[in-house]
Amino acid sequence: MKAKSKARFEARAKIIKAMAHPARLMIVDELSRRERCVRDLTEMVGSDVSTVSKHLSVLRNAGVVRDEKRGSKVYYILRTPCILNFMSCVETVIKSKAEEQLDLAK
Amino acid sequence: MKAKSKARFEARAKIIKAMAHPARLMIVDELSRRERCVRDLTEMVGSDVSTVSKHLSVLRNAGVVRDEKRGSKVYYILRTPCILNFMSCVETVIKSKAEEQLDLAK
DNA sequence: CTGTTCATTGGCAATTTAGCCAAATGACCA
DNA sequence: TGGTCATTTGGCTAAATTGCCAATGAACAG
Repeated sequence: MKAKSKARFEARAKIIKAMAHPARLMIVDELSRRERCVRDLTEMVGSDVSTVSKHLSVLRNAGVVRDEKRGSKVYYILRTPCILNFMSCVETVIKSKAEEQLDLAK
Repeated sequence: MKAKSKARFEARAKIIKAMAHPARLMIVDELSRRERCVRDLTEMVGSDVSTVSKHLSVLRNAGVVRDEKRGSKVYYILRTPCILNFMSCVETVIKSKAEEQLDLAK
């Protein structure tokens, strides 16, 4: 039982880890609006193409996005849009933390 | 504008990063049921106390949990229970990935 | 006061991650 | 065929993360 639940937490951590980077969050956010090719995402993120390509492979391996090749371009697509629900809670944490800071400052 | 949104993704990533570890997910999960002292959590996680203490400080710095000292013990409390909504989506990603694997195996 | 429990911190070695450049591959155009 | 654009991969270094042990400090029982 214990091993099983440990494995489950590891599986979850793997996915969350895939999201735990500003550039990758930016990518996920953009893909939530429309699919995008690597070129577009690279321009948006502002790093080297190779860096962005690696970020995308992290997201793909985690199952967060999938890719679709069309002609010479590769389009990336958000696989599970519920990922965005994530964000509203993360914002709550940020806000709650900000309030704490405020209290401390009093 | 761009810098502002970049800062926002960085803030979000910081919180998500704090969750991106199996032991810390286990802790958050446990704290969602009841507050716990370090001793209890250490036993549950099965690492050294010092390791667990550091995990807790990561979660505290991110604003995910808060601590409350009572006598010689320190209790940890989940600050924003919505964190758990996270998990249902993460499970969706896991399931969707499993289905993909299944398709590939055909 | 002394010994014990609870918890945090410093330090260290091993592992992982990030991001750049250069090279390789594939599609497409002229 | 040659050239160019789009993307991925290998290699490398710098930085961050993990987890253990040892040392420290606070609370408390006797």
